[in-house]
Amino acid sequence: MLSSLSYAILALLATKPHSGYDLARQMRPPLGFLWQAQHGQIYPELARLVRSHLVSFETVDKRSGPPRRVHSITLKGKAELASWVMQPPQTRPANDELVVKAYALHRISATSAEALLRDQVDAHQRRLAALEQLADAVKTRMKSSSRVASARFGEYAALRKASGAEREYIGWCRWLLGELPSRQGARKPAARARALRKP
Amino acid sequence: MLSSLSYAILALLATKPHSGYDLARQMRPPLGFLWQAQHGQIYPELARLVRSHLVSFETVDKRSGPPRRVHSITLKGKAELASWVMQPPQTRPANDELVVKAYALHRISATSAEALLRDQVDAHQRRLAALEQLADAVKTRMKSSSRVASARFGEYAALRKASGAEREYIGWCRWLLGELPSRQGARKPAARARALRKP
DNA sequence: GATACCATGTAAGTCGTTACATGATTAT
DNA sequence: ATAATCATGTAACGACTTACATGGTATC
Repeated sequence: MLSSLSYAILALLATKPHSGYDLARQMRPPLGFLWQAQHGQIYPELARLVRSHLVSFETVDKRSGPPRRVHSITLKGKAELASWVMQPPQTRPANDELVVKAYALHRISATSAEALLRDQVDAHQRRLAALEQLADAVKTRMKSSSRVASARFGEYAALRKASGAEREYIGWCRWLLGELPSRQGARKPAARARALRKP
Repeated sequence: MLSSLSYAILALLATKPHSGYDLARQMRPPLGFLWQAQHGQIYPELARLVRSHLVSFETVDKRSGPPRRVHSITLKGKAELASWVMQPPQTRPANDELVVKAYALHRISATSAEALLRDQVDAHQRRLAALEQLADAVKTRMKSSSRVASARFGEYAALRKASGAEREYIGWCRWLLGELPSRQGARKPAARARALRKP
């Protein structure tokens, strides 16, 4: 049995050959939108795929640095990928630390809570902006040639999922900020807090 | 240094004492909305927390089955929890198998793809319904006594996050279904697919 | 000269799942 | 009787992270 990471690798190799380093770059957190992994996990997994004959590789000399190993998916690999895609996915727990922090948010001051949440909004807005930029680029390339539309479309779908999740995350943080006991000068007083102020 | 699970346990124990089994039940996938974990991970982690004096326990004889170990958070545990809540959270990769499947969706038939996505919509709608039911129950209890509002509110916030994520997920699946090459009798043919058919 | 990136790998350790193990109780 | 739930734990394994290790190239 293969790991989920293996299939993510196969999915990427199915579009075009990649070196291990290329894969690691595309999967680098926090901007890997298809799958996130470190090179320390990717190289051994690639080696396993080669041993299983799902992936082959060619050593290409770049005469600058070490020779690159360009990996391609095999026919067997494509078949394995397609058969996996049809199976129902394993869903893994979200287990988001911020949710636990929100659960216990009343244990810290409103000032600290606000700082925590504002930082999160900022960070995720940056990620969202990056994802939307990528999505726009893919959308453009998708339109220019309808022949590869289906191949590019998967990339676009993955990006759309990632962007949607970020928007949802930011929305939730903002809602929480609104629910916080409001302080002097707060821009967005909560409806609940406002109701309490006029007795 | 403590694991994220430790803090999830501390957050739950901070509301009221729980047995290991109680914790495992609340964290049971796929309905654990705060944090998901199995008892095989929870029991050893609880023991670690006891050894660190962040949690204490009492053995309660139920004269039916084995004695229950009811765990409570200590003062030290509360302090540790509060100081952790203030720190910025570690964000972990989503790494959703279905996103990889979507990426390679053109490798299977539209019929298979539709079945895959419809199953996902169904499963996540069931989870969403369960979460919304829980959220309603918590909201009611929250209103009845404003004194414990802050403690109950964390639970509500966590549920809201989980529901939002499910709604987003379902929305994305439905969008994908709409983008699929439409078959005879399809209710919602994709705009893009239609556009491609007239050159 | 220091830092960052290209490019590959391995090792140690933690996180998390699944299965093993036990034994009483309740429901069908 | 058979299965499910209560209730606790441990063991083996796999997933994943972080650090170690190497060495060339480019940029400041």
